[in-house]
Amino acid sequence: MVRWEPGTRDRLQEAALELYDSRGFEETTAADIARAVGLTERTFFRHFADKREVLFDGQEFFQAAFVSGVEKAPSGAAAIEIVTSALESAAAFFPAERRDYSRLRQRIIVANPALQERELLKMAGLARTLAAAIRGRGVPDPQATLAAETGVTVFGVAFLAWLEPGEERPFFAIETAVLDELTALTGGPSAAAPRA
Amino acid sequence: MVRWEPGTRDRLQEAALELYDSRGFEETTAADIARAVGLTERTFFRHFADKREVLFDGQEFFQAAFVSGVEKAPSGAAAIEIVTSALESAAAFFPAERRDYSRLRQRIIVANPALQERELLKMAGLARTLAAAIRGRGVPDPQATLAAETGVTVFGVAFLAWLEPGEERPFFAIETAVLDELTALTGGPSAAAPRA
DNA sequence: CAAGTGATGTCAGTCACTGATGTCAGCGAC
DNA sequence: GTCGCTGACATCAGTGACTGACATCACTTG
Repeated sequence: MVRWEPGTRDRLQEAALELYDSRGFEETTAADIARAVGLTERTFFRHFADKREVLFDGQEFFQAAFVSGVEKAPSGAAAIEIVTSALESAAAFFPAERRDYSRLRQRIIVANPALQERELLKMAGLARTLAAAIRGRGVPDPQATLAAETGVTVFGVAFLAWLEPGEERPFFAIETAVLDELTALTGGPSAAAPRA
Repeated sequence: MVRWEPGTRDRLQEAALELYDSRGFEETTAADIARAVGLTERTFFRHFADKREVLFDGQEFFQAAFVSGVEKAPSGAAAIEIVTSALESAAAFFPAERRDYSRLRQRIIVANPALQERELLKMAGLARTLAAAIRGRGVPDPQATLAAETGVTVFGVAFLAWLEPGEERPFFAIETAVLDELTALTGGPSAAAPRA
């Protein structure tokens, strides 16, 4: 018999999600969450930097997926192709099985501005990381930054569409469609139906 | 002789800016700011919802500038032209005289993640407002949202460039150049040198 | 001049978060 | 085996952001 149940962090996370959803984020205290899994408030804060962070765990892997996509792009690829490769790589994070969880998480975040702030900060961090990776592929600024920001925008729009009820396309298909809309907007050629 | 000095809000704002810059945001308490202008902490919170908000006052006017730009675009204008018009309108908010103030404010924000979060939330709000205005001009989603997000991205990149030491171009000139880089990125025609 | 009104002060309270210190089961060194 | 260390946790005290309730008081308005 071990002294502590394993997976403390996961249990805290699960309890937090449940409470944030049922009771509301602001109406849930850190002590509530800790108590729900038989721990103290202090222990909660040993596992998570703050009350919001519990919803944003594992972002490193998420960012890493984008970066690995950048690295997988063929050498000599244009910035937009590098971004597409990153988006494809990131899409692996969102298989159909994950939609219900993503919807729950999204519902919680949308219901609270403080959580939206944190989400936006994470996305901004992703954009910075992505821009650095793109620069690493030889694309200079400001193109690298613009490509990264555009990629994150496309991801965000695609993500919301993916959560939409009735939406059945896989994540990358949505991303591609959104990217296509975007290039059309700025007068570029369609990726789906390239010029003859 | 009046009971209260006028411009309380402005004096609080000025004192906050000064303290955030010299001492640091986290090292400055709300009570410090209030005391600096001879008021109490409670009064500070009657004027500003929280410690961060003091740096983000007057955003309504800023957003309104974007929206008025959208409305000023000629009827039948393409989404990208509407965005350009919005960017032009917003540029009026950043005359050369304002650069030093903007640099100070930017320095404070960059030094603290919590402030960056708030800034990002404001920009996200701007994007939502802008998207709504663009939809009002007959552009459907997802194009309207993408156009708005793109506009905000261009604004952000241009803003940072504008603050750069040695940069002498007026704001709108920078915005145009950035937008041009972006359209080039997605394979579109150059705005500066349109196709023949 | 009585009855507001609005900007402020005062006070008490909650909660997020932090630092210091104590506890104790398991684990390897010897 | 037990000694000493370590890691995950508890306990406690403290700071500071914010909030609600209520009092004050110069000035305004009928």
